[in-house]
Amino acid sequence: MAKHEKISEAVVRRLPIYLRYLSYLQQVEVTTVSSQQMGKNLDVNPAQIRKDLAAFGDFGKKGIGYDVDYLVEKIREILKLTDEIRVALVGAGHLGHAISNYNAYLKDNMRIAAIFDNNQEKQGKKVAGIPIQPLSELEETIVNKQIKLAIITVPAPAAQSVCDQLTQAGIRGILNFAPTTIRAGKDVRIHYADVTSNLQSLAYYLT
Amino acid sequence: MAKHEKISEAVVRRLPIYLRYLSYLQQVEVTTVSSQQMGKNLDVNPAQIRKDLAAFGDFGKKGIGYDVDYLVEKIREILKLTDEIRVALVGAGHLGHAISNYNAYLKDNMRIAAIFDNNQEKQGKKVAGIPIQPLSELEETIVNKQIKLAIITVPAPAAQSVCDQLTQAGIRGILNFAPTTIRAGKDVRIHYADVTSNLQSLAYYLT
DNA sequence: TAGATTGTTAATCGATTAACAATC
DNA sequence: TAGATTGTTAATCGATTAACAATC
Repeated sequence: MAKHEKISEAVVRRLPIYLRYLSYLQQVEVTTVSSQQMGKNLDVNPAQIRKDLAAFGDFGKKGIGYDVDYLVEKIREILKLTDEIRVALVGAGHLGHAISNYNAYLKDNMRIAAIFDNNQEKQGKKVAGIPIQPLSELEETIVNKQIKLAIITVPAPAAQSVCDQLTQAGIRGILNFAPTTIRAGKDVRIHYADVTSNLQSLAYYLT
Repeated sequence: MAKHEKISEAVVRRLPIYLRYLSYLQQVEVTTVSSQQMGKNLDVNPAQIRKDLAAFGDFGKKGIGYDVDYLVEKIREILKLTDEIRVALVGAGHLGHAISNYNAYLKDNMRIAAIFDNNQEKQGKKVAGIPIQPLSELEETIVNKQIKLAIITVPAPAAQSVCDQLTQAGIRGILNFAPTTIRAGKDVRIHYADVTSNLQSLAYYLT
């Protein structure tokens, strides 16, 4: 923030990795860390870490390293995790259930605030305490609850339509588990997390 | 294969995306496709697609484009999807269950061939027809069943230990859903798919 | 033939790494 | 002070894109 360079997607993908390690250091009550130590533990070049962080401000002390608490605070600011971010989940199948129950991102100010599914039998039922709503209520709910991000766990053929409805409702970041490419305007960020593509590219490296 | 350039990870990550689109074209009985058409649908630069494919051989016809069936076959060869690839899943929690039941990669010659979990109550029970085994049987099973890839869906604190056991058993590709960095030798490929990091980096782009 | 599209080279762009002065 | 480590510049490396001859 202190500086105004263009931040590449690669940097933004590393920041949560740094944050995770730093949170771990807080747990084990380590108060200071060097880029070298971080790099060794995360398999990232130390110069890379210093450069990534320096793009947002001078967070370290020469000769000393980084204060863990301070750096955690700063990275959380950069990633906008200071206020709670509410997330919508679309698709209450096996995967949707698993993600809803998965408590890992209840930490760090992220919370699934609404779940949608068009299967009539599911509607009204609760997952992890959150009622499943029909997609007809998607836009209103997203606006009212100030939901900012969405996770798509519907089958591939439905993914594009869901994406359209989400962006229509103002969502600007989507994590897509459906095994299909979806398209949206340039102001919408889409990350892919589908298992098939991931496994297939791993297969390439076999022998 | 026809050529012997170093293939970057970026290319290998795009090949499954191409394959998925080409499979779709097969379904709708389109027999020929140009790099332009592919690029438009997948949000990839057409020159990029041509360069990616040309690194493995001359698959296209000037003035015509690519034969869909032929290109599918070639990409499957490149990704080593011609023979069945067996996958182990470690961690039979919600997420493990969801992935096991998810049939998407039963297609394309991928199959979950074994499931491991150290929870005694789960052992012997079946998920999607596959019995849950204790981790003590991991190495033997992986060797016997010629399992080549693994998916980690255990809690973060257990992930590194599981990774060590997997690599010890000969696994060379791991898809890690646990929200932690894991380390292995350079001959082991690790892809990350954890929800938390993905959502956190999306948060950066919010206004 | 004329139009289309590949494969490939060259140009551009961006990301990573090495090196080191500044300084705690 | 001496040792350590940052922030930053310059060098390197790699990936993307534009352009076009070859050719179907």
